[in-house]
Amino acid sequence: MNTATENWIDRFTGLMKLEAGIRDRLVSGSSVVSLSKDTVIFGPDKKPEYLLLLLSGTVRVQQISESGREIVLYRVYAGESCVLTTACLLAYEDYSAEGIAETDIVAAAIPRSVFDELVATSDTFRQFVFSAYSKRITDLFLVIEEIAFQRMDIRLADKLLQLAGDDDLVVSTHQQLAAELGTAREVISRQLREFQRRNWINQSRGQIALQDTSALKKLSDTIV
Amino acid sequence: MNTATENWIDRFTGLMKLEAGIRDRLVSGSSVVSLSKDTVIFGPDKKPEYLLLLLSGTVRVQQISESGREIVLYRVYAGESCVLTTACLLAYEDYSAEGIAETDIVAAAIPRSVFDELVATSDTFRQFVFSAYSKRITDLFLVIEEIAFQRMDIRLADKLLQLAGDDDLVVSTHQQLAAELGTAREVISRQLREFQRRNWINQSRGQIALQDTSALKKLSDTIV
DNA sequence: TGCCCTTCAGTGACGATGTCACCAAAGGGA
DNA sequence: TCCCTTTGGTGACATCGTCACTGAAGGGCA
Repeated sequence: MNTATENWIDRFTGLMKLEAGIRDRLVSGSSVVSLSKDTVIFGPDKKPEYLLLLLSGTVRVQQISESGREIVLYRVYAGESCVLTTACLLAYEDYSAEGIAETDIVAAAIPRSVFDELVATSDTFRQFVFSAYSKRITDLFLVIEEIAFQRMDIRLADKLLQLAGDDDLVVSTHQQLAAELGTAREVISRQLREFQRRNWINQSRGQIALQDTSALKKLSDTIV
Repeated sequence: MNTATENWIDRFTGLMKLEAGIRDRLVSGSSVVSLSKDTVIFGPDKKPEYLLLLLSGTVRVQQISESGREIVLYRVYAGESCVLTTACLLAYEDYSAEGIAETDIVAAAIPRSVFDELVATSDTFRQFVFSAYSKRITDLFLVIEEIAFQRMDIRLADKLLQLAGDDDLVVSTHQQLAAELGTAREVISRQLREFQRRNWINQSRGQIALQDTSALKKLSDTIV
C-alpha cells in the first residue's frame, strides 16, 4: 500500500481529526478498491456489504419505478460517503434504489463489522457518519420539494448548470435528462427547444452547449 | 415514576432485548414527557434537543415550500422513534421540515448526550437506531416515487383508506388532503366529486364517509 | 331569531405537464 | 452502401396546477 492510499483519510474533512488509534484501525480494517464505470454498486438484487468512502469519481443513486421511469435521487462525489447504504446494510426492507458508478471510481471499502466497531469507539467517526446522514436526508427533502412544487423549466435550467463542465457543455441525451428530473423525454425536448429558440443553448446530438449561462442562472434562481 | 412509565421500553420491539445495564441507563437518562396536540416539536426555528420515542399519539412530519404549499413526508406512530431528528441535532444545514403533534402525545425524550452514549455502548441500541433510519429513508423513497410517477386519483384513494378510522370516516378538509399529497385543493375537490359520482364516498363539510372501500382499494392497488 | 363573518367547497378557463403514436434524422457497423 | 439502432421532433389529447370568482355551511353574537 503506497503513501497515497494510506493517507486517503485526509481527503475527508470529517475524518481528519480522527484519533490516531482509530485512524490505524480504519486503514487496517478497510481496503481501497477500484470499480469501473457503470458498475452497479448496490441495488434491489445486490445488497451492499461495505460502506464506501469515495476517493475519486462519482456515484449516481437513482430509483426505478415499476413502470420503468427513473429519477436521480442524489450523487456521491469524491470526499463523500455512500452512507445511506449503511441503513441498507440492515435492510429494513427492500431498497428500491440503486447506486451506479458514473465514472471509474476509487473508494475505501469499510466492512460492516469495522463500521460497527468504529461507530462504537470513536466520537469523531460517529459524528462523521451522522453528519453524512444529515446531508443525504436534507438532499432528499430538497428533491421532494422540487418534484412537488417546482416548474420544469426552472428545474431543467438548474440541472443543466449543475451538469455542465467548465466548458459549459452538457453531454447527455434528452432521455437521460428526463431520468435526472423524473419526467418524460418529450417534456425535456420541448423545454430545450424553447431554450434554443432564446439562444440560451445550442443543441447537437447527445450534447448541449450552454450559450447564455447567466440567463439560465437567472431562470433557475426564480422563486415561484 | 410508576410502573407503566418504567416499562415503556417494552413497547419498542427493537429495544426489548436491551442489556439490563443499558436499559437502566436509558430509563434514568431520559424522561417521559407529554405534549399537547398541535405542538411544534421541531422545525426551522426550533432545533430538536432530544430524540423522541413515541409512547402514544402520532407526529406528522411535513415540509412547507417558500410558496406556502405543504406536503406530508411521513408520520411517526406510537412505538416508533422520531429518529431523523438525530440527524437534525447535528444540523448539517437548515432543516426545512417540521414535526407537529397530530394528537396529544406521550413520549420518552432522550437527550443528545445519552443518545450518544447509548449508541457507543450498546449494539442493540445502535441496531435500533440504524433500523429506524432505514425505515424512514425507505419511506422517503416511496414518497418520491409516488409524487413523481403516480396518478392523483390513485394517491387520493390510497390516502383516504390510510386516514379512515374503523368507522370508514375521514375527518379532513379538502385543503388538508391537498397538503397530505402536495397538490392543490381544487384537484382534490375534483377527484372527490368524481368519487362521489361513483358512490364510492359521501361528502359533507369537513368529512368524508367511505361508502365503497373495496372500490377505493381496487383503484389504489392499480399499477400504472 | 336573525345577521355577520369565517371557513369550506364548487366551478370555468387556461396554462403546464404527462402520455401516446408516429415520424425523421444521425451515426455506427456489417 | 445499406441497415438498424439511437436520438430527437411533433401533434393530439388527458391530467394536473393556477387563478379568479361564487356560493354554501356553520358558528358567534346582538
